[in-house]
Amino acid sequence: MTLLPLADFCCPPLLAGSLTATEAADVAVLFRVLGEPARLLLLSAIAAQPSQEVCACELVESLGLSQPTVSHHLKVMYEAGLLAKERRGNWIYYRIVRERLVSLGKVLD
Amino acid sequence: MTLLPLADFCCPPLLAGSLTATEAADVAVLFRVLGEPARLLLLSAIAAQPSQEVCACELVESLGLSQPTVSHHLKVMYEAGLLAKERRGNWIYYRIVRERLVSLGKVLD
DNA sequence: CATCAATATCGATGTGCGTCGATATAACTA
DNA sequence: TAGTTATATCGACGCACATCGATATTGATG
Repeated sequence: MTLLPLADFCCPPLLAGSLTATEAADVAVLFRVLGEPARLLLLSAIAAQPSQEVCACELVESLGLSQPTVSHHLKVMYEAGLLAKERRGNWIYYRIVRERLVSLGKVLD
Repeated sequence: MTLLPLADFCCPPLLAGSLTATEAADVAVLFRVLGEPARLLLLSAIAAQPSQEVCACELVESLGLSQPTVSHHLKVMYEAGLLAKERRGNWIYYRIVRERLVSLGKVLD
């Protein structure tokens, strides 16, 4: 469970034409995480909340996916550094790590 | 071989929290295309050229991949609207469709 | 037309992973 | 401790796809 450290994630823009094989592998991991409709919908559902965080149980209900599948996707995004989670009682609340998304977006500029 | 029309590709930012299932599917296709180290390196190699375009044969030599594999990746990116190609004699030159990359990047802002 | 070089397609193989039901773990409550 | 709910993990299945060698196609040139 090695997280990509946020501070270290900083690759040159793709259009700069100086990507190394290692950087390409790191960036590709993140793009592949986003290359799944279910995960994009989960991110959007979290962002749609005024509190900017959502209990996992609500996410299970909103999408048409089973609880294990939602849990799996949340874990993938958490380990990719795209989500943060916090336990409060029985519930676990997820929120988006915006800086992570934004820094990935800069690769495309 | 249905290209996503460039003019129609315009999804709300992920953080706006209003993504539909259809939009999620469309965006996910593009992210998945970018979720491959070989393809990112191909894009970077093209961007690295002063002329901003590269003959496919050069790309075969630069990466450690077979000619069919490189041809496959170029086709995937072409059909995703990320690359444009032009035949000149025996050679086919590929260039990056920058607007496509940039508009995808805006989804992450 | 025949030949050569560049590119694309085909068929096969192996792997990654999305999905689920079943089950385990964790936390609260009585 | 027992019971209930929320979440995570496990094992299995099926499909998508990256990769390659072999082959077809395309265009230029004698």
